[in-house]
Amino acid sequence: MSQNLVWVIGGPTASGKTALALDLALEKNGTIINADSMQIYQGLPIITACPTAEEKAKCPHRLFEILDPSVRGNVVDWLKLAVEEIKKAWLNNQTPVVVGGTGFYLDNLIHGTTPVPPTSPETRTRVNNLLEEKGLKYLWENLKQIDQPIAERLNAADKTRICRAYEVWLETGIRLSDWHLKPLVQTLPEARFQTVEICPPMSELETRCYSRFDKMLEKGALAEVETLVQKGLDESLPAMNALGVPELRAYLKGDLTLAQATILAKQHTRQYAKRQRTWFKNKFNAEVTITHGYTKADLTNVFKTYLYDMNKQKRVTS
RNA sequence: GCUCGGGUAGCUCAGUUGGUAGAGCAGAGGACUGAAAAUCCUCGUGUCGGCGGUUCAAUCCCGUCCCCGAGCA
Repeated sequence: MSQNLVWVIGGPTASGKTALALDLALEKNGTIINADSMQIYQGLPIITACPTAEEKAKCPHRLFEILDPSVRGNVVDWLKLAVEEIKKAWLNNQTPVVVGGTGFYLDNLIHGTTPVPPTSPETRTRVNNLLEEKGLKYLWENLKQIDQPIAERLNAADKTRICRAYEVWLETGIRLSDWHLKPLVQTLPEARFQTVEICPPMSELETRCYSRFDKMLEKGALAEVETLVQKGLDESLPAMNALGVPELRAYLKGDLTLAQATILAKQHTRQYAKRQRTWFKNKFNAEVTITHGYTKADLTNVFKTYLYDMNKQKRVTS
C-alpha cells in the first residue's frame, strides 16, 4: 500500500459522498476523515447528514461530531486535525479517505493554505465592534486606504471578506494582499492526492435534497434541534446556522408551520447544493468525475481511474 | 345587497401630481486565499383584474363588471 496516498472525495450535499467513501474505505482498508464544516460539530448528526452509527461501525471514522457547537471552527483548525489523522492512518497502514462538501477545506488541504498567522480574538472583536458602530461602509473606505489591491478585488458589500482583510491588517501590520503574494503553505507536501468528484445535475440533486430532508425529520431532526436550542447558544455560531437548524428553530418558536419550515429548509439546501456544484465543477478539477448520484457500480470506474493515474489520465464516468 | 380597502413580475408589495413600471424573495448563472452549510456578484416586458369612456397619451382620472379581504345589513 502506498504510504503517501490520500483519497479525496468532494461534491455537493446529497450526492452520495458518504456512500462512496464507505465503499472505498471497505475496499481499501480506509479511514474516513471528515471534510465537512458542519458535520464536525457535536449534537446535530441528523440535520448535517453525518454517517450513521451503523456506517461508522464498519470502518474508522474521524473528525465527525468532535467540536462543541459553541466553538467556531475554521479551515486551519480543521486542516491541522485532518493532517494529523491522515498521518495516523498512514502509520496504521490504512488509506486515508477524506470526504466532505466543504470545497474550501479540500482546496486548502490539496493546494496549501495562506501563511497568515492566526489573529487574536481581541482583534476579531475589535473589527466586529467597528462594523456594528461605524458600519460596513466605514470599514470598506478604510480598507481602500489601507489595502488598495484587496479592495479592488472585493465587493463593497462582502462583509466577511472585508472584515477579514481589515482584521489581518490590524493584527499583522501587513496587508492581506501582500500575504497573498507569498507562496501557499503545504501542510502535507508528501501526500499524493487521488481526487474523486461527484457532480450530479441539479434536477437530481434537488430530488435527493428534498427526500433526504424528509428522512431527517423522520429520524428525529426536530428533537435534535430542540436539544441544541436548549443550550442557549449564540445564534451567530456556525452550528446554529447549519442548514435546517434556523428553519426548524423558527417552527419550534411558532414563527413558521412545520410545512413552511420544511419548504424553506429544502429550498436552502438546494441553493447550497447549487453553490457547491459551481465550486466543484469549476474549481476542484478531480481526476475522476461521477456525473450522477453515486451508486456502487461507480466504484469500478473510480478504481480504473486509479490504475490509470500514473499516466495522469482523466476519466469521466457517466 | 350596501360601505370601505385591495387586485401591478412565480410570491410579498412599492410606484407613477396621466408620458406603458421597480424592490425584496423565488429562479438561472457566477465568484470564493484562516467565518465557507459563510459571504458576495450578474440577469427584470409584466395584457399594472376585464370591458368601455375622457385625453395627443391611461396602469394612474371616470363608468361598469369580475375577484379577494374587512365591516354593515
